[in-house]
Amino acid sequence: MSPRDQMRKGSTEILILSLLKKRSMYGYEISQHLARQSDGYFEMKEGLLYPALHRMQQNGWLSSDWRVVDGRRRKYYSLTPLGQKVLDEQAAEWKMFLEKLHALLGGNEIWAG
Amino acid sequence: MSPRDQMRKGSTEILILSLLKKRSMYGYEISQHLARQSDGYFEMKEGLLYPALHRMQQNGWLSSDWRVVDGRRRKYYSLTPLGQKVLDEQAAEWKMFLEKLHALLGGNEIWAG
DNA sequence: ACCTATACATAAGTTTATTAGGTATAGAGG
DNA sequence: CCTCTATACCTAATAAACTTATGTATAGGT
Repeated sequence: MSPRDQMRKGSTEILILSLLKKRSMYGYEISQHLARQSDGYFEMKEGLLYPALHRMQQNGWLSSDWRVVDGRRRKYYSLTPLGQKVLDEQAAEWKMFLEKLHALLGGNEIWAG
Repeated sequence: MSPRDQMRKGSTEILILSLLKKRSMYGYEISQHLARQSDGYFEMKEGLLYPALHRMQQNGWLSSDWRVVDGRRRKYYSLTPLGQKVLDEQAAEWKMFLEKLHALLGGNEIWAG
């Protein structure tokens, strides 16, 4: 329904990586978790989430294993050591980005308050 | 050369709008200003900048006028009242986004320091 | 028997960004 | 005069990410 704001594009990977740092999760769980924890703000559609998970696994950032829990078949994803490293890098990049953005736009009263 | 980080992708419009809030600028000036003020961090390529300016003018966020300064022909862009409004909205959305992101990921020591 | 929630997945289309060009002029240095 | 660099605009082809719209399957409730 409501299209993602432009800025939310680009946050997909770090959101997934960050959640998986805490514990292994499966796709549906990730999307529910994101939506609930952010009061519906982060709604990651399946058409974005699943391809992203596949891509990240392809990159070697994630590993996956099928489990059956409560009679339900789920594909759990976990961070690989490389995924850990990528998370740290992406977090550093986010920090840099926010600093640079703030330095540039900080003069605008927009960012006050 | 160096590809933009994923996260920098959604910042195009607010960067342009914020610069133009202070004063009218022309395309080349915007790109130089961004690069210099951020120590080369924000390098907005012409292939992104000019179509963005055209799109934003099409949307009614910007107006433009040609001027000749120092014997050089330049197309100056200015914020329209609608552009002002859009800037305020986008700034509010950015604030919300950063709050939500921080709330979700803040538990990770990644964001500390 | 039907409906909803859970759970995975992909294909088609849109938007945005990158790459790689093209045109034109001013000014500096040979 | 010629060439090179910086200035200054622009667009077309490609790539990447996101949205929308489906499709499949099963568990559990009514």
